[in-house]
Amino acid sequence: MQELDPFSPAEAEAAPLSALNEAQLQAVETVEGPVLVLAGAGTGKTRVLTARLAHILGRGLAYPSQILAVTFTNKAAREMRLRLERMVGENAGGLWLGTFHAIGARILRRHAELLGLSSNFTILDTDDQLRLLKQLLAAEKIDDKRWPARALLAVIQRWKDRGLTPDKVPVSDAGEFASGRAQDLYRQYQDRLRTLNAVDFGDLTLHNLTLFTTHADILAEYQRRFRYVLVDEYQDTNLAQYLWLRLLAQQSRNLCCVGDDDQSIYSWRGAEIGNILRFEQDFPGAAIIRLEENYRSTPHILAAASHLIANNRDRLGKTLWTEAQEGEKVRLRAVWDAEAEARWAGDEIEALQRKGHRLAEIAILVRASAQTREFEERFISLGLPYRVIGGLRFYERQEIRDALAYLRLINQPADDLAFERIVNLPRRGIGDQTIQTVRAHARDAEIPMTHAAERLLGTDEMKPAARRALSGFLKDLARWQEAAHSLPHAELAKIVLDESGYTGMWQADKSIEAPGRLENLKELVAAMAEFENLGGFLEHVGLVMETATVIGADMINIMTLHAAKGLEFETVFLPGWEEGLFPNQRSLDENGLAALEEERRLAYVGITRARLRANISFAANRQIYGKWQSAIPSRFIEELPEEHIEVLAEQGLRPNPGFAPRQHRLETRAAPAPISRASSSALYRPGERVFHQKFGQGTVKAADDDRLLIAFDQAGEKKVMASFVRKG
DNA sequence: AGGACGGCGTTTTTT
DNA sequence: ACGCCGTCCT
Repeated sequence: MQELDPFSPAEAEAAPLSALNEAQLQAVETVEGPVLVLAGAGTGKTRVLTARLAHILGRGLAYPSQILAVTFTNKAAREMRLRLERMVGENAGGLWLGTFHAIGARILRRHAELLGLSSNFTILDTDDQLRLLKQLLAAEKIDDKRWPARALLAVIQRWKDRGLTPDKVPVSDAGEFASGRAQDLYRQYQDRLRTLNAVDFGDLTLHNLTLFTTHADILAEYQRRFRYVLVDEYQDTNLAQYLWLRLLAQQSRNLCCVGDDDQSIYSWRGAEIGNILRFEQDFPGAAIIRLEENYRSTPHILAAASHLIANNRDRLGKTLWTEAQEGEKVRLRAVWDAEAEARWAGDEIEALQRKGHRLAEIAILVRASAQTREFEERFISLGLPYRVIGGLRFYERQEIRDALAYLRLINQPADDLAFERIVNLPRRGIGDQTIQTVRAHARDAEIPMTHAAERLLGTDEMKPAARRALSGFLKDLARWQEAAHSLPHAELAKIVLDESGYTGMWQADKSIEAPGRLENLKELVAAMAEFENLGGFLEHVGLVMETATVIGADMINIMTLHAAKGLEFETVFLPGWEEGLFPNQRSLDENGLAALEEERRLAYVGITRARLRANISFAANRQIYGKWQSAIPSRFIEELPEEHIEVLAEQGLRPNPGFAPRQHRLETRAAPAPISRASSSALYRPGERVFHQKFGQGTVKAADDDRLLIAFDQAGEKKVMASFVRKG
């Protein structure tokens, strides 16, 4: 993802230590022993992190190569390196700074052979993982309708997140999938990965753990090397990463973790908020430093966020404060439905635009990506430029993955997943029969499919036509592999795509997407030039899954709350604060109170993205999976502090009885008009039978004064005015 | 080998 | 409501 944040702290750059506040200074200077820096939203975390690194280097406490700094995202790593270089110049060179996965891969490549891999191993993505698991399920004759590969992958990933290799899976966990076959499938999966000379994301940490626990000398080497270990976003670490950090820092004890328990929103990906909550117990004698002065938001915004998050039980607790001007209250708006919600946002944004505000300083932060559509439609009709952040990433596109499969196969001939992907793409007469024969032989002989295919050519296993086709492909492949030694890799890629007929396939394609795909392929080749060699490029692709979005354009930003973490905007819209959607019902069903607290943290993240203006809204009716439902306001709305909230009235909105109970409570706090006028004059009530001239008989689903939502027996659901229907 | 059709799942997705 | 995927049919 690109820099969205125009205020992105260039101003703090070569800041001397004197420019830091007291807590920040303490976080920078407490370099010996375990330290937990609880960095609230907008409290200058990155600045502290870089200042701390600069401090360690400046005082000569360690060489760059003796420092390990780990982040979660490439973006964070990049930003930290950039700012560090601005502070200490080239001196930052040898620093081990990168994502957990990148550092894990780096260590793993140095010792690959100890784990049964060779150092050019492939890093698989989810797509590859699923294909592999599907093959295993098929081989085991497990019905993948009943036991989907996705579910198995989730089970395996959870184990990996907890640092569990197949032999360590506890008995209590074993029954998880297909009557207790998950553990065995996990073992098979790991074996297959090894044969493919491949690892998945989880392995990057898991293999490190295995390496360290089985080779004391190697662990000792890294323990000696890393005198200072620094971790960003500690609240997002999983158990395996925690164990990894603990091993690495055991010797020096100089482990500094920076994070915010109130912004832990990735438990569903294995993040353990417990890691940060337990820090003091895990690392006795740890210094806990709280960064509480906020440099981003107004007091009203901070008060709203703080009041809300105070409802969480599992938190370490901190109170954000600011010296900033009071500013505007957080605004709360009730609307009829998602369309009205988008209309409101559109109107507000146009008003801001007229006052000269930049659109890039405005964000719509939704709970679920399905919510974006309504806003997109509205902005299109208003002619407001916008961008949706997230969604399909460059390296996930079909044509890119196909092209990469060619390159992977050239780089690493044991990559059967790549082989299977492109062996008959474009079509070259190598059908399912042939592929199955090759696969079967590869399994039996425990050799890669390319080798198996090679061998089969000398037999009568295949029909002449298939043999000819396969032989042709293998000759091409061998030629490309040869060329890889002499040609620059970008040039190689171009040649491979042309000679394989892959480019031609899309040129011949008449569909509307084809030109875009060709464009993407060109972009891919161009991107390769920036890397030293093919291996380096593939490593990047494997580890950097982010989108390179255009910077600079003045557009409204639409994204999920998750995607908004770490960003900030002048004005933020937070739509869809309704029970079921936010907090999300599914999440609650699965994880109860823990999930509710995580949803609340998500709300906290949302509010704290705003510098000057936060606009919260909820709709009385919303379509869920194509069905209209009446909604009640989110419980989070009641958790907002009345004195910092301005409740806006929606002209003519009458909530239906569905949300009456909560309206009342809202009313006792702050709500005026739209809500309190509620019960007086509803002509029709949900459940009532009505007749419409054009649509016929129907049942009222929701009523807002004279606006009705009716499920007609014949015509389906329509929104109509009460004056057009009569009782009956 | 490509299109039509039915069934399913549809919160979030840093690497 | 809608899109994706797998299967089946031509």
